[in-house]
Amino acid sequence: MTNKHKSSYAISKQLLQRLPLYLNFLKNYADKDGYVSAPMIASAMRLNEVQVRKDLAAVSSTGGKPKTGFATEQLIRDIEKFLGYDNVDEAVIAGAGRLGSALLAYSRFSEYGLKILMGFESDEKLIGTEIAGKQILSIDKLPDVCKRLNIHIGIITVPAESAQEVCDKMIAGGIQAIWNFAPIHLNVPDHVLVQNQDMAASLAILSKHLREKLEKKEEV
Amino acid sequence: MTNKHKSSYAISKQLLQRLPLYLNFLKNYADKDGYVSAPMIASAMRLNEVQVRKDLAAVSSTGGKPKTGFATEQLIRDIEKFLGYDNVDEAVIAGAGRLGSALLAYSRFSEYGLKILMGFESDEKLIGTEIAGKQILSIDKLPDVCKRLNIHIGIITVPAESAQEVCDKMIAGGIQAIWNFAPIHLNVPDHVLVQNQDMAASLAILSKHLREKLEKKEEV
DNA sequence: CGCTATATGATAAATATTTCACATAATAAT
DNA sequence: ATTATTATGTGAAATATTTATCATATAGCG
Repeated sequence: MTNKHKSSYAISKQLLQRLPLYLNFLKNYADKDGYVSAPMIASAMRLNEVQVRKDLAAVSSTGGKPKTGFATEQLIRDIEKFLGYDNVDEAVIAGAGRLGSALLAYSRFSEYGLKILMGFESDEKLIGTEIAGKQILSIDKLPDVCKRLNIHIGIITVPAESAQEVCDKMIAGGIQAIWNFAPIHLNVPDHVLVQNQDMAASLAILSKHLREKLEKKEEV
Repeated sequence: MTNKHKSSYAISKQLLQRLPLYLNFLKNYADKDGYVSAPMIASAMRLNEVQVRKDLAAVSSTGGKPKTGFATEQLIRDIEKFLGYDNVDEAVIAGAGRLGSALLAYSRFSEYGLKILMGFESDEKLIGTEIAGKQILSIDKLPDVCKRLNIHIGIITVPAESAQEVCDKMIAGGIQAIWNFAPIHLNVPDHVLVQNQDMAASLAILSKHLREKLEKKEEV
């Protein structure tokens, strides 16, 4: 057995980012005779074969069989378990604009063990309404509600101007991890985790990569 | 001068991901007397001081002044230039559901040198309508339109089931880079760049980090 | 039943990225 | 002016991550 002390190993961030991709691939892997091999996955996903093998070794509970590979279904379960998709985590959203609504309505979160319970807004017209069956409450209630329900994940989809203010409210409510869509740097105490998700920046990175690739082509 | 051969240096992906964060920070940096220093940024953003210094050195056209730092406005311009926010790139979206609409309406893309021209849909009810002033056309027209307008960035916000099909249409239309929100692995030829953006997975990663942190706290 | 092809798992090498440590430059205060 | 302080920039060390190599195992086939 390879992974006795799994939890004490440091899991690299990159691995963590690859695992969902494996999961997507495996779930849509059609010609499954029940097994997949690392070289197989590697070539389909254009990754290094050894890397895939190591990644799988890090999460697989059973290991693979030489010449055969890994049992697909088991592997999917192992990755899901590893990523904690079996624990349900509860989250709230601040900001019920277009992006906030999209996230509130995004049903796939549940597959990942995540449940967005409700939204918070400052816009009077939205308070009291429902989006995708989820209540929209006044932003002022955020700290109390989070505290009472013991929610520790917050999603910020408000405009940059009010993001810090909302962030402070979340922290007051005991939120421990924030997924921040506002294009602004948030100041938080040490114990709070922030993951930034600036959409515009992500797209910009893509276009930057593209431009580089085109330039390289010209050079040759 | 430090960066004579800037363009021939390999820019690390991590740097590319940090630059937009610097930009956000700098743009909202209030008590600007006109200058910022690397140690300053580092402590505010909780990064290593040397890393910030190296990052800035890689993009700054003028360099910094000892004891003073970098001219804030110039630095902002340098980062924007470096990221290509001055070149306008055009893109299209396939899928005008909630997420697609949110992106179509997201005005900040323009600040990043990105322009989303229109959306494509298969849903008859949406075809012919406008979202945020942008036309929604039939998905069947995608290849032609892209080819004719010479657009090379495509954004996929359709359900996983139809993502590959849409992807193929984009490739047929000469799209070179794809920003994929569908939770599925896309098969593309070598020359096409795919950046995956599985929202659910991103949030899952956040919650995984959080759980690890909580576990570590328990161990101690 | 042995041979071949292919996959795993592990150790080692190569890369990439981050951090440290120090030499140098410029500001501000005595 | 001289000195203390603080920032830059850079080469070297330390880490982290990816890739290469190889020994071992097993399924399938003659």
